[in-house]
Formats: sequence, structure tokens, C-alpha cells
Amino acid sequence: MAAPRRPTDAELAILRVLWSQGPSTVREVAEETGREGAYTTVLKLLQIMTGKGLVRRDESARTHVYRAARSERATQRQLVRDLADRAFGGSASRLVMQALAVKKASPDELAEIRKWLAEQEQERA
Amino acid sequence: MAAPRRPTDAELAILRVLWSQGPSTVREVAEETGREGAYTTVLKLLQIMTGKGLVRRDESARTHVYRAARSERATQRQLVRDLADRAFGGSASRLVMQALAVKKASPDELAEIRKWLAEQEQERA
DNA sequence: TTCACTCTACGAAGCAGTTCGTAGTCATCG
DNA sequence: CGATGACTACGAACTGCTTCGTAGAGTGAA
Repeated sequence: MAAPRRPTDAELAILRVLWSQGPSTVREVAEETGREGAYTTVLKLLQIMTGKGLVRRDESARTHVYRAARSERATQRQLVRDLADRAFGGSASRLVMQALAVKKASPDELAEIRKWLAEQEQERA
Repeated sequence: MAAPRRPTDAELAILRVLWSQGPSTVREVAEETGREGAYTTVLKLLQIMTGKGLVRRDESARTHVYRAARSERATQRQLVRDLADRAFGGSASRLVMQALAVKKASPDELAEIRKWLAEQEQERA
């Protein structure tokens, strides 16, 4: 499979619904996004996304059911990589530095970072 | 000033040149991007970016000199925030987690992260 | 059957981003 | 002066994204 193009904003909004709600119909996605009269817009987007391979469609019932083709994590990593390339000279670490400056972390998140740090030092031994 | 729209890919490529080379002429930017026959394309982009307020133009000489209107850091943070909003439910910390998974860090970067971690724990006291 | 409702499909418009060709201006050199 | 070359300005084409309107098919109730 060729390198998939980065999802657009509207596509990402839909993927977010699919990731959090699981496989969904057009109506379910449209209602979750909360916008009025968005039904055919969401339908069209899902059709396009099916063509791009971003989502998969179950057509066994008359009302089709869509699900994200790639996991949230995998997509997030792709986007991080993409941003690192475009704005940080390819350095994910420099991206991390700026992200750390943006917002304080919760205790859980701090713990995760500490854990990651320990692993890094482990590997360096 | 209203919230500036996120720079596009082509705009970011130009900003990267301006950040690393400092104020530059169209020709200097065009040569740095390395693409053939890109001159008028770069010129047009710089004109558009001037209109958007992304760059500032010194017209005192016949050959104009452009410089980035915002710092690299500020722009990077904006982009991080934007990506956090679009793909991480607004959580920069979750973005950090994925970014850490993407690539190993250098010793310097590890040290910076450790320093940041210490500051966080300080504030929590 | 007929009506109302829901669904899919799709065309088309509008807009932004990107690229390129062309025109016109200005400075310099012979 | 006249030619050459570098510069700015700008229109126009092309593409991709997003939105919406409309058509047509399936479903089920009266």
C-alpha cells in the first residue's frame, strides 16, 4: 500500500467519532458531530474516505456501517511524524519539547513520561 | 489581531528558509528550496503571505527583502496546539506520548525532558 | 397499492492552495 | 539611446476539500 495521504480536517473529525463510538452508520456519525443538516455532507465524506481507504464499509445491510481502517494510535503517529517533518526538521524530539511547553501534564501523564525516560536510560546502559 | 490561520505546507517550507537564513530575497528563498523554475511561485507565495501577515516585506530597495513575522517557536507551538486539538482531543500531553513513541531522543534531549520533568514536580509541591 | 420516510449516490458550486506564464518596470552596460 | 537581464505584479488554470441539493431506490404502515 502506498503512503496514505494525511487525513484532512473534516476527515479527522469523522475518524474521531468512529474511534470513540466504534463502527457507526452515517446517521450516528452525523448526529455525533452535532452540526445541523450535515447528513449528506457526512455521507459524501465517508464515501470519499472509503475510496481513499481511510474507512471500511460494511454493506451487508441496507444501512451501511463504517469503521476506521487504521487505529487511532497509528494515525496519531503518522500525524506527529508529518508535523515533525514539516515544522521541526524531522525531529520528533524537538516537537516534544515544544509540546511540553504548551501545557501542563496530569500526574498520570507525568508518570508515563517518567517511565519512558527510565526506558531510554535503560537502553543507553 | 484575529487568530491567524495555520500556515499551509508551501508556506511552512518558505518560513523554514526564512527562519534558518534570516531575512531573504525571493531569489535566495527560491534557490534554497532547490526546486527548478520555482522563482515566480515563491514570489507569489511571499506576496500572499505578506497579505496574510505571515511575513513582512522591506520594500526600501528595489529587490524586496522578506522576513518571518512570527518566530519559529511561536509558530511551532501554534501547530502543536492545532494538532492536539484536531487529533488528540486537545491534549498536548497525549500528543507528547505519541511523539515519544515515534523516535528515540538524543542525550541532550533526554536531559531537557528530565529538566522539564523536575520543574513539573517542583510546581506540584 | 400508495404514501411517507430513510437511505445511497452523485453532480455541482464555492473556496483555498499551488503553479506557471506573461507583462511591465527599472537599472546597467555598450 | 537601445538592448539585456533581473525584478515585481498579476491573471488564469488546476487541484483538492467541503458543502449542499436532488434524484432514485428500498421499506413499512395504512
